Amino acid sequence: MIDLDTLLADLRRRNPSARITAQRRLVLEALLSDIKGHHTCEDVTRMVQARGVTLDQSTVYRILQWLKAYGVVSQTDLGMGSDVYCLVAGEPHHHLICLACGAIIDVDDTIFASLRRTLKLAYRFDPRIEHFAIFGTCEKCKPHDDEDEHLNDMS
Amino acid sequence: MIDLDTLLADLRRRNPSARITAQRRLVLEALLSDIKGHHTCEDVTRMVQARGVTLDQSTVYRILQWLKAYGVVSQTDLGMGSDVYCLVAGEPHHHLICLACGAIIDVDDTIFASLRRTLKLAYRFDPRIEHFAIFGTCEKCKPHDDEDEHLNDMS
DNA sequence: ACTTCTATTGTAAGCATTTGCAACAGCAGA
DNA sequence: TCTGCTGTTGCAAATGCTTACAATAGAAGT
Ligand SMILES: [Mn+2]
Ligand SMILES: [Mn+2]
Ligand SMILES: [Zn+2]
Ligand SMILES: [Zn+2]
Repeated sequence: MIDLDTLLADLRRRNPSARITAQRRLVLEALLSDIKGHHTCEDVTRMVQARGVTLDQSTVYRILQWLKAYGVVSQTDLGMGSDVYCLVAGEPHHHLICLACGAIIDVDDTIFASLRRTLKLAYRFDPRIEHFAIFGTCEKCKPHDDEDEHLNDMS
Repeated sequence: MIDLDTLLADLRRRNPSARITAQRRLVLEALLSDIKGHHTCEDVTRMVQARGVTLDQSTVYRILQWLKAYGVVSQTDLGMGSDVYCLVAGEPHHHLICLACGAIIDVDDTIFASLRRTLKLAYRFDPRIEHFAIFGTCEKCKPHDDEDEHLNDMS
């Protein structure tokens, strides 16, 4: 589907002073090896290091930010300690996350069709809605009228 | 508009084992003193400490999370280093943030009307969309066909 | 008032992520 | 192939936020 060298060439075309380093190549290879996955920075670092290469995690953080700036990866806080990064490819998907039970519901990009249209037409704003997390309460956890309404009391 | 003691009483009603501490009272007073503002945790801590009281910042972080769990405050990453917290009161507002020039455009809650409806009807999910930041490209920064398309290259 | 129970706090340490800086390494040009 | 420029890296330190734990203090009951 997506080819490493095409991706790298495209990134260079868009910024000719950018350099194709071994580290950038390795990070992209790791992401491409699980093209649908949610990857933490630590995941990516470990995937690369598993191949025997040494690579500092701060470098991976920098490379992920760089790829994000070019729209190649998305960064999402799913509420699990560390942010997850995904390759941006094909139809985007998103997640609904229940604050009460932790359930993660996958939703496809059509839920944002109207919001996208409004932002484009009324605000001439081009939003980057590539992999969103929306927090709230799922059906199972819907509070009944006589019940406590707080979610996940952080004591 | 919103009264400190009413708020505290309501929080206790919803969780009778919660305790009304001096620290919680002080944090809420600080937030109520600038009811429309975006406050970082550090802001709140300083506002309280300016009154001569000693209060640890980790306690403020905990109290803000606690208030958020009850829907009393929202927490938002506006891309400025630290998250900002707002009292949830009245009509919500949101922000569009340009990745290219940093412009922050205020938008009102109506942009989410359709998304809210879809989530409620099709997914029976009750979203907490209290103070969102949507990143993207503003009108001024819209990339022309022959131009570089990357945003904010993180060197 | 006093006791008891346990939620909350302060402190210090930990975790996730960013950043300053000097060494390194792409890559364009000679 | 060598040189020079400067973008990138590794390292260590800093920043924003969270958490374990022992001490403190709400508040309910007496
Ligand atoms: Mn984050
Ligand atoms: Mn996902
Ligand atoms: Zn749920
Ligand atoms: Zn702009």
